[in-house]
Amino acid sequence: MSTETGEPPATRRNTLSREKVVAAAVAMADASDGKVPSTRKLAESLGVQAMALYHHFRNKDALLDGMVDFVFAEVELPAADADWKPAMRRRAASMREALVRHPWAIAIMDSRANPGIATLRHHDAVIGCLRAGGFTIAGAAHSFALLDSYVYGFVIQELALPLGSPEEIQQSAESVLALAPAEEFPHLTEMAVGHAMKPGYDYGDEFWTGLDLILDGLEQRRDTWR
Amino acid sequence: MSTETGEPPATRRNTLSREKVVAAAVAMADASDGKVPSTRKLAESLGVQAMALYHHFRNKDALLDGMVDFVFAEVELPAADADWKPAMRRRAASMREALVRHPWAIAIMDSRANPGIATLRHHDAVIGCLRAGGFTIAGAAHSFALLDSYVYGFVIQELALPLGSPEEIQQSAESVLALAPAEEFPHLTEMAVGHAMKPGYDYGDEFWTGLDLILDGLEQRRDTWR
DNA sequence: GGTTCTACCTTTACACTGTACAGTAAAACC
DNA sequence: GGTTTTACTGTACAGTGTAAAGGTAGAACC
Repeated sequence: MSTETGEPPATRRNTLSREKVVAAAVAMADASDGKVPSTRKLAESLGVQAMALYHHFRNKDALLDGMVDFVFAEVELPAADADWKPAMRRRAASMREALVRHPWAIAIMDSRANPGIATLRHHDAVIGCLRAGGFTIAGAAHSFALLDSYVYGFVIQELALPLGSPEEIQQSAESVLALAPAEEFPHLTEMAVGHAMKPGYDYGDEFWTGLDLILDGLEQRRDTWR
Repeated sequence: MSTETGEPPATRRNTLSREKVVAAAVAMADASDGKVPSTRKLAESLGVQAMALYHHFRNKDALLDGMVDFVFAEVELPAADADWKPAMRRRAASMREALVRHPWAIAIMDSRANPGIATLRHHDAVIGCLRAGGFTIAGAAHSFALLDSYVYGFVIQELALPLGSPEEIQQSAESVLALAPAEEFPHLTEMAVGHAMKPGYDYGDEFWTGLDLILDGLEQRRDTWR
């Protein structure tokens, strides 16, 4: 009680910290393309034994909580006095970018019920921007749920797509179509051949179509939500 | 080549099959509330050694593919001649129900690039219904991407919520608010206290608000998409 | 400056995971 | 009836998260 606690001593050489561990875990997960590192691999990259991590995290789930919060910290916050519609558009785009940049994050999020500070700050800013934009509490809740659902769901689908060179994509599309005879799945075939496999098509572009539809809908309903 | 292959022999007592294994895995995952069973536990429940599974699946990922397809098989298909708007509404609701009934499915889906037959059949029916409803190919692609993103994303958020009795929910909300002082997160506090924690509030109801907004938006744009 | 304390890290161990590899018994086929 | 195939068992191994206990260097106190 004599001095401030909670601060790391910072005198000992090479001391670990929650932040350093999370940052290293994020870096490794990004590098290994979507797989969260094991405790041993992570510890090794920090020059430490595996069990050392457990002095900073109750268990691995706590580490994952920290990693999710790290991602939220990268998302651009909407200013409270900004025009709500472009602000929400930018924020959704920024959220999508962060989730695509860290493809492991979405898979981890659905089991995490302990939001971190960056997550709370992010939610607060979004709600604040909507409230300042004229939405009622209920309206802001509707909007937030809808926008976030869309972004999360879009990223899930985007990440599930076969990634790689155009040839690889072409090949994977063909292998699916081979399993799916055109007679049995006529509409799927039509869309694949006549639309999605056309040169220049990019599923990522669908993001803006859906987002703008949602934003227009929110604008239309803003003043009807009590 | 002399007889039909692909059929199980069915003469040997207690013979396994892809379908039986998948059904058992789904049942166990549902029972253990969200955790996919290990190969050993699954094998034990089938009265067999763990390695026996590998005669029916190349590896565990193939099993997961099968489980996802099992879930898709439970989703109500839209009839091709149905009115597209109520049909899409019912299909989205049915999809959500299936994903909530099998909470492990969403977490598994994002890494699965090998759709099964039920999945393809489902996609084909949805696209077919939209096309019959007057959407262009591009319009159907927009609609499909948007609706699916919404359903997936909504379910992710729904499942991440603390589940349990009202008291447990109340307690978990309070623990979050304790971490988040009202001065620092005013809008979050306002929404939690003045909206989400009010008796009778159910996050699940937000599903319909967002879904109807999207469906109305699709209707408005249907004839503008080329 | 010496003692005590304690925050941080190591060591060892255990139960559990997916799966490679080799073996075996029964069924299917000629 | 002998050969081949199919469906399964047994054993083994590298890797996982983490409990328990032990060690040690620096901080705190006198």
